[in-house]
Amino acid sequence: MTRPILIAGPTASGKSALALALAERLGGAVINADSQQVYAGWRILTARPSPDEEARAPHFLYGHVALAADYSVGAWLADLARVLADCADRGLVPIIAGGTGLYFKALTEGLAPIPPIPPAIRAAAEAELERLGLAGFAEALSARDPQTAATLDRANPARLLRAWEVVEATGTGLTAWHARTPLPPLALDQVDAFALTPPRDWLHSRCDARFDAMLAEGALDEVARVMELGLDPGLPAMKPVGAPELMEHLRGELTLAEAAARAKTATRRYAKRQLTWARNQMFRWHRLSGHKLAENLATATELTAKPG
RNA sequence: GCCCAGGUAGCUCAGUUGGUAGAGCAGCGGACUGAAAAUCCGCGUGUCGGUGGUUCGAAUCCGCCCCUGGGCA
Repeated sequence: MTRPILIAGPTASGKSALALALAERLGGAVINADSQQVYAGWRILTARPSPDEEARAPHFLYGHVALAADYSVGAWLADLARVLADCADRGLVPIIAGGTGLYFKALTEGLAPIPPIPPAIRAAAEAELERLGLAGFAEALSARDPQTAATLDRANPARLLRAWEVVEATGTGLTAWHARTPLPPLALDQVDAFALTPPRDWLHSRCDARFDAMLAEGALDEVARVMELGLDPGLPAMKPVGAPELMEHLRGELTLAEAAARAKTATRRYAKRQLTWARNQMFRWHRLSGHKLAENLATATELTAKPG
């Protein structure tokens, strides 16, 4: 029985195509590890597998979350546990593919069992940050949870907010929680893990071409439909690369050409962060540094066939 | 052909009276355990169009040449 396969890499690097090819070859299921492709409502802009592609092998965790839902790594890990059990029952090789490094980290290194934080506490954290300012808020956190505060980037509001809300809601600091991290669902030695790291120039031109293709396929209509829902623009589901830019265009604040140019820039930066993650966080993964599907497929097939 | 205005970082441009150049954007490096397609930190990457000359010293002054835009013919 082939072990589970993980496929990570920057956006537009060909993860989905490789995952699907492996699924067809090995009798596997493609499981999404991408924080935006989970949302119902995004298909074109998040480059989800098409219905035709989804028909070629079982696909899981794509578009199964409402746009307004409160989703996160923890929820994804819980969803994944169910899917993995299902795959085991059906004899499908799990092929987990996506661009969200944090999801893979939680999967292979474990996630602290911190309970969900009540929305009211998160709101209180934001109000405190607003009231005290960044430096003052960092000081307040230091007084409350010095152990965690000592490790945090004090310029990063998202990190400070998270630390504050965790200690406020649970009475235990984030660092203390991390020390209680359980064993991971799938440790690296239980899987075959591949990180696609294609040449930067190739990736950039592919990102550009793909965004133009998205526009041609109706990305603008997709964004317009989401806008009509009138959801809070701060929701995680409102953040896929290109969405804010195209929304600005639809509100008449940018020309389409400007919006497209900015979206392409944002895509390149996202890809850069993903490559940085792969380089420094996934150093024990197999690297697939070429960009040709056939070669990557051959390499991956060969490596998955080896025991251990 | 002549007259102007320009040629400085990948792009758009600054650069005082000569002292081997700096902004924005782009780009690059990095952090990251529940918003992660998020959030945050760091870094100028340069034959100053070319070539002679003046000078202790030239992006800066002078000559010639090349290129771009505009005008006159």
